[in-house]
Amino acid sequence: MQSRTSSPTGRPGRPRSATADEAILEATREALVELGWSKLTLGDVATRAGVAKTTLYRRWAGKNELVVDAVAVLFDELELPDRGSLAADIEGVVLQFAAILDRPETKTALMAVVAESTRDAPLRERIRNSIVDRQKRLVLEGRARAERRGELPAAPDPRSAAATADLIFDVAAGAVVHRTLVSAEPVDGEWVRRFTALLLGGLAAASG
Amino acid sequence: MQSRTSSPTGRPGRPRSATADEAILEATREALVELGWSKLTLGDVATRAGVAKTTLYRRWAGKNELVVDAVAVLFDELELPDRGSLAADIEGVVLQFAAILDRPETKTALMAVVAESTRDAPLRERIRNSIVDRQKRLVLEGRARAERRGELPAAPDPRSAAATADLIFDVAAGAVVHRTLVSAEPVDGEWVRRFTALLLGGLAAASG
Amino acid sequence: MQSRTSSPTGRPGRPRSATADEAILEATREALVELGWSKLTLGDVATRAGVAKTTLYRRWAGKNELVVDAVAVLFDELELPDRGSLAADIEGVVLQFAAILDRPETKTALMAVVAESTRDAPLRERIRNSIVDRQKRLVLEGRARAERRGELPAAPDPRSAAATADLIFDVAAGAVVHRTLVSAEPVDGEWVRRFTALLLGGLAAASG
Amino acid sequence: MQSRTSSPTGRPGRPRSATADEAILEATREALVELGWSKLTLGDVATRAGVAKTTLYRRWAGKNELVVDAVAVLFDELELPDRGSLAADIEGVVLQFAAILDRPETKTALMAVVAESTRDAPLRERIRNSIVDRQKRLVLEGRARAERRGELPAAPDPRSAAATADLIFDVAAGAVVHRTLVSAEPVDGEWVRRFTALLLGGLAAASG
DNA sequence: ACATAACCGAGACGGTACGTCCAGTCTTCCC
DNA sequence: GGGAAGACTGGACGTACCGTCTCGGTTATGT
Repeated sequence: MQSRTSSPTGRPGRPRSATADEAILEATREALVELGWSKLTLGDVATRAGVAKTTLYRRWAGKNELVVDAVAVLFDELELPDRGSLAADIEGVVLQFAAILDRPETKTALMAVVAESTRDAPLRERIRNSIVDRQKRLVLEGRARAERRGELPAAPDPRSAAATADLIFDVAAGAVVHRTLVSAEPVDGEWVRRFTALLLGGLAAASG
Repeated sequence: MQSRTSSPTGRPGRPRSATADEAILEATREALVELGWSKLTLGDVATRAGVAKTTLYRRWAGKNELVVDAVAVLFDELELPDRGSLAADIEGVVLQFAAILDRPETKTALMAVVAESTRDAPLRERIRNSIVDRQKRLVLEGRARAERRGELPAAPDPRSAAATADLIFDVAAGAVVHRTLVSAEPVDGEWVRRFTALLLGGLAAASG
Repeated sequence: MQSRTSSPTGRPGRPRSATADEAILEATREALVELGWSKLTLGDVATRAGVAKTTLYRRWAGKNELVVDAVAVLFDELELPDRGSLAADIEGVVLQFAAILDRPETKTALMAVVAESTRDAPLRERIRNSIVDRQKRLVLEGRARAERRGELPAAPDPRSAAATADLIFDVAAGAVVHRTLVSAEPVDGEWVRRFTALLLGGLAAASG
Repeated sequence: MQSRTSSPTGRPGRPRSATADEAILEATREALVELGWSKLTLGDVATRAGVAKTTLYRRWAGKNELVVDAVAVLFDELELPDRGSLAADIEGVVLQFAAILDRPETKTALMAVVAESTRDAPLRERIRNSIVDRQKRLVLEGRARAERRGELPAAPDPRSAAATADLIFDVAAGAVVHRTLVSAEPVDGEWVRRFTALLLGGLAAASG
């Protein structure tokens, strides 16, 4: 005699359009390329996506959240192919990261949302979840692979290993971002070699 | 009966108020602390400074330029006191830099203007002149002092020395910025010691 | 082999909920009292009535039609009890009309739908059928009763009688509406006596 | 040594555009004719007037106030030319009033603002000041002229005279409005003759 | 019994206007 | 000519409703 609420979704009413989300994110990236962060307007994004402004506001709280989601997916391209040595692996992933950061849609947007996030804790959390933490895995994978190869000794204790991973992540990501956006110089092969040498030398010295 | 143009500038008419500039910049910093970058409006700054909006636009092209000038002066606090060793010097300056970056007015403004500068070359130049290059001298000074102390060998050739200085600068500034704004973790004594060890180890390995 | 249309309505499928109609009209009157015409929204009416917006639009074309129906029923209260003389009959019905017009739901709605009806012929027709013509019968009844009493001579010709009835109707209804809504003065006993005297005096003079 | 604030206007700053007001009111009347009250939007009016929306909101609180001002001027056309007799004077002014009320911009707007005014006391006051009371003078002038001609006896006491004037005003204005907008019948010569006869007969009977 | 068809609630949809805010400019009078 | 005041055009904001639609699901009739 139970009440029949056997709907698969549970929620009544018209379901949200499945295609709209991706259309909006794609339109956002397109608008970022053309207009940059500060001239991007949600009305324009809605028009490009063929969607009403209300639909957009129903799904995202504002420009910041929308842009984080639109850009986040680009960073998922990052991989860590095995290039035979720790140095080569690092150089490869740093170059990949620099290439993503050099795209106009990320270049203009990433710093802007980080700037906003200094006064907006939920946004900071969203950035961390959507972008930052997803890439930290690369550091951990690289370390694990280097240990398997015997290039690095096994981590002495987990706590110290985590702190080192965080440090490497801040150094590597920070250096590439600073070089690209602040110094406005290219992250080319030579720079990457120099940076990698510095980083590996430092790691060896620190653990030796 | 001719008009005496004894004004020091030679320009006719009332000279610009000397005090207004500093009042505006101070009002800008105050507004940055209270409102953050994105909610700061020029009208509000003008009101706080007791100045007409016209005056403000006569002296700065827009929000970006104004904020760069308002924040730049804060970075002039950076010094490089002699602490006896290269490591101590680095730790000291990194901590100073982190302290400046932790202030609400810089935290909210710096990434924002950098973000804007990705699409605005004159702004990028202004940031470089007002903020970035003033820090870079610290790297050069530190290197020179370390050479005098014998901690580092003399630069083999100028070109390579400049590239290394740039690299160190991007790594150090980038790491601190990333740690502070993206990872949102404190730049405390331990982190600075770890970072300095990494950096010096890397430098030694690279030059050895 | 013909289809049996033994249903009372003839239409197959689930019949419309009988209770919904009255719930909606009651909710409309309630919303009119609270919000007035211009802030009344159909979504709000639907919510108050515990009904989906779809249901509402299935039965009424829009706000205007709904409000006409909601208010029309209030005018059915108007009666013409025999008070012994034409003057007393007129005074009675004018007071009744004024009382209905003083209710907040009619006050805010009636002029609004009349305003809309100036650009919407079907709405004008609906108002006439639902509201206006129901009042006009009172004029005709009053005249007939006065003739039976001998207070007025029999109508000389039907065409003239109809024109006079229309005139009386416009004068009486118009005066009460104008007094109530435009002059915003009360239609009290004294005003009604003065008005009735004017009207009856005019009628006597015109027919004499 | 007094502060010199010898500006003629007294207020500092750029003065309001003198031409904008009339352009906006004219655009409002034009839009009323084309769109009617309910489809008239302030954005559209601003565009027609060649003015920014903010300018419009700076000067009027909303649609209601704007429309009252736009329409009020039309009623100032009403005059009371001397046609030789009280009856002729009344017929003349009633026809004028009906003609104004038949214009699309008044027809659609007047009832709408009256409807709104039922829930908005300041608006009611504005209507009274801008439109209603300005026309009440016609009743008083007509009475005075009729007294000079000897058609009506001098008012016995001022209080009663004022009440009679109010009554006449409500009856006349109300009847014309009702005939035009509710009954939707033309106010033609015959109707006006009948109405005037009724009114004058009633007045004579009441004062006799 | 079971299909058919109109009903129902909920709520997302594209669209339009709202009234506000700010940018950057212009116009006035004053110093 | 600089400066304070404030009105100006223009454009985006985020919200509220409109009237439509698309779901899952209900309730009648008709075979």
